[in-house]
Amino acid sequence: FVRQRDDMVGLDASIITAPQVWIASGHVEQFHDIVVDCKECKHRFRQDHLEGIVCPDCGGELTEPRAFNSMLRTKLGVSEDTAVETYLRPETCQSIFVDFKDIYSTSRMKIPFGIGQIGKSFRNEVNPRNFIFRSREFEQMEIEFFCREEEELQWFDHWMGQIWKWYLDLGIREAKLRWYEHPKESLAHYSKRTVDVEYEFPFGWGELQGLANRGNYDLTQHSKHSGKDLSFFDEEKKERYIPTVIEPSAGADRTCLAVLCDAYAEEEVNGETRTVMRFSPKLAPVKAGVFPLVKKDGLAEIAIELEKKLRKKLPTFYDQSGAIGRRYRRMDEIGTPFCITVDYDTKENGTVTLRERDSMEQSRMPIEEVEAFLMKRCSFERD
RNA sequence: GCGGGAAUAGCUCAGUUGGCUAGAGCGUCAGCCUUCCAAGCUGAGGGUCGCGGGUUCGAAUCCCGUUUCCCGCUCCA
Repeated sequence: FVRQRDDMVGLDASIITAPQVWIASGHVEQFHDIVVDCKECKHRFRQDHLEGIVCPDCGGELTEPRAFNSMLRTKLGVSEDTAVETYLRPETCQSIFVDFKDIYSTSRMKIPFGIGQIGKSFRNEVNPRNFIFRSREFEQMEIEFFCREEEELQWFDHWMGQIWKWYLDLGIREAKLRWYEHPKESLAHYSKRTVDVEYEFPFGWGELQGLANRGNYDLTQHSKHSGKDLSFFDEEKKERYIPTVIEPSAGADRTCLAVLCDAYAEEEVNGETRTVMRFSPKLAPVKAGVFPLVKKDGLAEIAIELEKKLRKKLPTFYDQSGAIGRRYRRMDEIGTPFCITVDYDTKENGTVTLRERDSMEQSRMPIEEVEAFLMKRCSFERD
């Protein structure tokens, strides 16, 4: 598995000066359409997908065909008259396909393998709305996973499993997630299957990510239009072919929004509203608050020393302002999973109070075990 | 892009025929107090009233323009 960086591509990755790349990849078809709308039911259709002259859904009257370009166009050049027309990329995947051959040979990859890419994409959205759910500039995370055609079903299932686990690992509640299967008739002609992961946002269900079996369409098209052979020689099978592509494609901003929405909670505690962000400890921006029970009697000094030690390993926060309960609640609001309080027992027997955000329960722990405890609870484990 | 609404302190808002130095609650900061879940006391900071123009002795308030945001229709990372 290879992680590609934008700057490995031989051009500014987010500015595509060669529309051929997009034509070749089929994205011009996807992003630059001639469309007609139904005047009755408002449904929109690609002109080349229409059989008759009335709306296939309701039989209503259709509007005149209109060009619909969701790619952002600009000009690149020293002076206006010599500037060349350019497009901002509407997907991050193109640089992967363009560099496919270089990457698999220099990284000594064997099929199956994937190439990942994270970066900005830009679309001419008519209506960016719902906070960061739909914006004209967004952060996309894509993997093109190259495999043998006869194993495509197996790998598709594999990625469905990985994707589901990924969101659960981020702490998102499973009940708020669901799969959406794209019906066969609405798929692009080269796609064999597409599923989406959706999250139930406060404004309704919305797509977090797609998973598509794109067949060998992208590489085939790139090959055809560039004249460069992008086939792969499979040593095991002693056979040359263009691999099949399984494409997980996710929105980083949307994932971030889902994590925020999913974590937010208000609850009644002793007649007061407690606002708490229930982030997974792995994602919480602050891992622990460290407090002295009171400022005096040398407790503050011990707490400051502990926090100084912890902050070398983890993001922590020291606070001595206000009553202890108030400090706990402030940490709840920013989603800090643990609070460590230095009290009079600390001077007696070297233990501190550990307070957990979600249960609000307290327990005692030797002061020297705090660091290891936090490191274990707040780290990502890799498979 | 079309239709509707809104914009005043970090947040939520008040400011009702144009009229004192534009206010409140919460939050923030400082000090006091405080032995485990937003206690209390004293004080402080914080606003070009979205932006530009106009009317007027005087505009957060009236008029014109403009921008942004929100709610519906379309979008699918």
